[in-house]
Amino acid sequence: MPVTVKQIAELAGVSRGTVDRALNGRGNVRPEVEKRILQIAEEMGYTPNRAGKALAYQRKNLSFGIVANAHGNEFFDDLLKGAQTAADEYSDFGLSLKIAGGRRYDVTQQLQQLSDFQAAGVSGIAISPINLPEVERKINELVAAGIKVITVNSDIENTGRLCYVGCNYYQSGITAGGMLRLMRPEGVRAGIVTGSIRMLGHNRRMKGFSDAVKQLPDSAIADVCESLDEQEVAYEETRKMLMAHPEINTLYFAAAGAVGGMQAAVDLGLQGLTVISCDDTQEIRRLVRAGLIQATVCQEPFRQGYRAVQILFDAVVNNIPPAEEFCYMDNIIRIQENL
Amino acid sequence: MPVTVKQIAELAGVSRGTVDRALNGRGNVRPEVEKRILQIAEEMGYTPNRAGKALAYQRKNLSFGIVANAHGNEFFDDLLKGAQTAADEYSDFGLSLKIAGGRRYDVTQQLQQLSDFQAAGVSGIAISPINLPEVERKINELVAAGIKVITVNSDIENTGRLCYVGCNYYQSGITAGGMLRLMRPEGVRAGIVTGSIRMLGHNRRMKGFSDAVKQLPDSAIADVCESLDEQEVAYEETRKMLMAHPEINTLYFAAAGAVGGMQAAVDLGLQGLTVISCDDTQEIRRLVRAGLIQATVCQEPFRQGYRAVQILFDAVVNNIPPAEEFCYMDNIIRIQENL
DNA sequence: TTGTAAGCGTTATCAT
DNA sequence: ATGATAACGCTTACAA
Repeated sequence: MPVTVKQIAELAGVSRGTVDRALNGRGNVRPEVEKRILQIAEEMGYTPNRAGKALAYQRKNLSFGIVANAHGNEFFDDLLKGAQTAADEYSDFGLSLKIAGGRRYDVTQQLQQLSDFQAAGVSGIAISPINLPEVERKINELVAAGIKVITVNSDIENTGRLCYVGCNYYQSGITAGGMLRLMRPEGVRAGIVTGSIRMLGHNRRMKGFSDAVKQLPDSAIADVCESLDEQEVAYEETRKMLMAHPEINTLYFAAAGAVGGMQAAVDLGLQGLTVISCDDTQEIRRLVRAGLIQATVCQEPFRQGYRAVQILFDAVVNNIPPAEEFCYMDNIIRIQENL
Repeated sequence: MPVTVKQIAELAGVSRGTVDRALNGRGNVRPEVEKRILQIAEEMGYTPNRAGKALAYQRKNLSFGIVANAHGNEFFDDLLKGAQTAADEYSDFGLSLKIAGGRRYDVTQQLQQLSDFQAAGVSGIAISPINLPEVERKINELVAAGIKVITVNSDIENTGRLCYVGCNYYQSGITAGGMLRLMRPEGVRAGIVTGSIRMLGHNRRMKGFSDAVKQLPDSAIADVCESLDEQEVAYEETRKMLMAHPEINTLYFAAAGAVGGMQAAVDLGLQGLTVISCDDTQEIRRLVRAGLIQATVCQEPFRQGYRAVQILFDAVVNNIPPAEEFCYMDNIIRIQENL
């Protein structure tokens, strides 16, 4: 049978209130008493009962905020669904999840959302941060105010964020390269379509991909272009790249843009291209089913949101910090047959 | 704010006890009162509070049993780890998990274990059943006695088991074939090493694989042999098969046996074989790293155990039956780069 | 500094 | 058939 506060209290010859104060460092306990209580708890292997805690927490107003600036984006919708699912599993603690969506890459908006969350009294925040000093500072301000912050999907340095939950971008690129190792043994001439060279994640993917391709016999990166996550731009840039490099036999989409890019390839009448993309949005699925994309490397957006809330909860409610600073999702290879 | 029994009681003008009886069909409630209570609960969208329930459940002696006859088997160890993890997450309900391991394919043992669980008063059982009529009957007996039963990893027909949680074997085979579509465009001559033709799962995998290979241009299944899940047998049978069919350019391991089988291929000095296996045990990982296996299709054993316990819990405690009769795990493709 | 008691939501027992 | 009450483990406001 698990140990309870009551039992510890009896053994220590004090009241449950005192035990509670000692165990949770609320102060107002004589040091020697505190020491004794902690020791007993330790010896008996005390772990708080989740249900008791939950019931007591209902009178607080526990809430987390999540900042994912990309409304309507299928990827972030999945991530938010995961976060909401986890939050629902803690509903007996009275936990509510506040969601901040809105335009992407809008720093003013993001800073405002963070301030709003703080004003609303959230205890934890998960954010997909814009990688700028202002955001860095704001996050540190929140952390200093006692709010637990973690990053999801994108990371940001020099902050007191507890951990990063998201894609292992480098390995994602490596994995894409690995598929080419298996599919293009005669050698790879790769064209890369990235999102933006200003995006850390995209760059890490490219680095992983390049490193992997360099290992392959008779292989090289032919060229790189940017889609800026827009299909029209992807179309034009991919078209230019393919025309300038007729030796390209492989395309790697390190971000959004596969729809536009593949349209360019089709319009140019190119056959036999090997194409690897990232993620599995509806549009990507369609291209995989159509046989235009051979494989796509996915990053479990649902689980990212789910884990983010779980980790916040453990940190805030159970005072258990994340096991690792980088909580990476699996890089899932999907082909037509297991889409 | 969520609705509570207390609120419903006030609205219905009865006591909490009566509401409890009505909501949980415990009888001894005047039909008209019961109807009124149920209606109010429905209207207000009542869902029981998990924490309250947990606290109350602590006085019962809730337990589940899991029958996975394969002690020391890495795959089943992962599955059990998943089951235990889920059970721990319900520890505030006082849930304990009883594990029955032991020898594989021993019907007498399995029947005994089921009886023992019943005698011990478990409310739910997850079992990886031996596919025989005796087991079928025993399961139906347990179900008739009010015990919720689900199957994990292997299924059995004609029983009242709530659902099956495990690998989608057919799709696993299809996915393996899909990898060949990408890796062997010039045509496949496949040798299949299955476990036993008496194992349903292995057969489904083979069927999926064959169906996929038949779709490929200039491709065929050259031969099939059985490893009986033993490396020595796998060595001999694979060796015979490879010698009898020099045209084989591809091996598919639909079950255990890759270590022995690949040793045979190495000893025969065969080069350039494309090899696909299932699962990711240590030994498989080693072979993938060594470049002898190009890809392995995995079935998330941890999650199988985890989901199994979750589903049992929902059925037993929340009276929520599984959403689907077949709860399939993902078929995860692993190659050297994302192992 | 420490103890007491009430409260969170559900369930079970006992009395009516 | 129904109501009252206590119990589960934890937190906290208040009293001592």
